[in-house]
Amino acid sequence: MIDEDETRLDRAFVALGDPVRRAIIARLSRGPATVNELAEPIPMTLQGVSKHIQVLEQAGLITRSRDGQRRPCHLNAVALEALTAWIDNYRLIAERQFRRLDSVLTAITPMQEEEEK
Amino acid sequence: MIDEDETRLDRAFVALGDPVRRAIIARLSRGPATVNELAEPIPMTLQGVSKHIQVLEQAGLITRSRDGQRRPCHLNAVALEALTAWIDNYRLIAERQFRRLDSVLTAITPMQEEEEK
DNA sequence: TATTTGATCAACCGATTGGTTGATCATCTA
DNA sequence: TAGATGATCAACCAATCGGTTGATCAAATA
Repeated sequence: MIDEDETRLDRAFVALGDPVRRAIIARLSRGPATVNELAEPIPMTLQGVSKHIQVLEQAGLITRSRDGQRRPCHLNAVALEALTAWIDNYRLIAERQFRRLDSVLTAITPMQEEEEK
Repeated sequence: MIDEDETRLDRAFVALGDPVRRAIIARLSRGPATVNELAEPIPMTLQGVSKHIQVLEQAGLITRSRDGQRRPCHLNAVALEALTAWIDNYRLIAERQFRRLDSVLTAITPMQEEEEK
C-alpha cells in the first residue's frame, strides 16, 4: 500500500488516454448521468461502456451514487485537481528553463535579431 | 489526419500513466539529459528506457536535439500546458457543479448543521 | 407474481504494451 | 584505421487492454 498514490496517478492518466473515456468526462461535465445515458451516444455495447466507467471510477476520476436500480456518475473535481497539480509543477519548471536558455542565447549572440532582418 | 490532436492527447495522457516515464519527466525537469543519463538510475535495459523515451517523444512531451552521437532530451512545456488546459477545463466545471449542489442542499435543509450537533 | 429495465459478471479474443536479447549503426577517439 | 561508445532496430514473449456475447442480478412495474 506504499505506492497507492503512484498507482492512483497511473490509473488516472491512463484513464484519460482514451477518447471514449474523455467523452464520458465531457458528458459528465454537463451534470450527472446514468450508465445508459452515458452509453446512448457511444457506438459500443452497454457492457463496453460499463467497463470504461469502471476504469474511470477505479482511477478516482468519477464517483457513483445509487438511485434505485440506477448508478448515476459524477465528476470528481478533487482527482482532476491532483492531475493538474502534477503536470503544472513540471510545466512551470520547463518554462523557467526555457526562459533561462533564451536569456543565455541572447547574451551570447546579441546581434542575432539584427542579422536576421 | 482529422483527429491528429485527439491521438496526440491520447498519447500524452497514456505516456504519463507509467511511473518510469513520469520519473523521466521528473529528471528532465532538472535539465536536459542523454539516453544513458536517463537510463542510469532505472533498473532496466538501455533499450527498454529508449522505448519509454520514444513514447514520450511521440506524445510530444519531450523533444530531442543532437550533440554528436548523443541525443539530449528536453521537456516540452507547450505540450504540458495543453494537458493542464484540458483537465483544468473540466475540473472547473465540476467544482462549479459541486458548489451549486451544495447551495441547493443547504437551501433545502437549512437546519441540517444544527441537527447534527 | 411475471416481466421489464438498469447494470454487472464471466469468459473469450485479437491487438497492443512493456520488457528482454542480439545485432546494427554512427560517431568519437587511441 | 580499429576499437569503444551512445543509441537504435528487430524479433520475440508474457501480460494487459478494448471490445464482444451470453448469463445473471436487483429493482421497478404490469
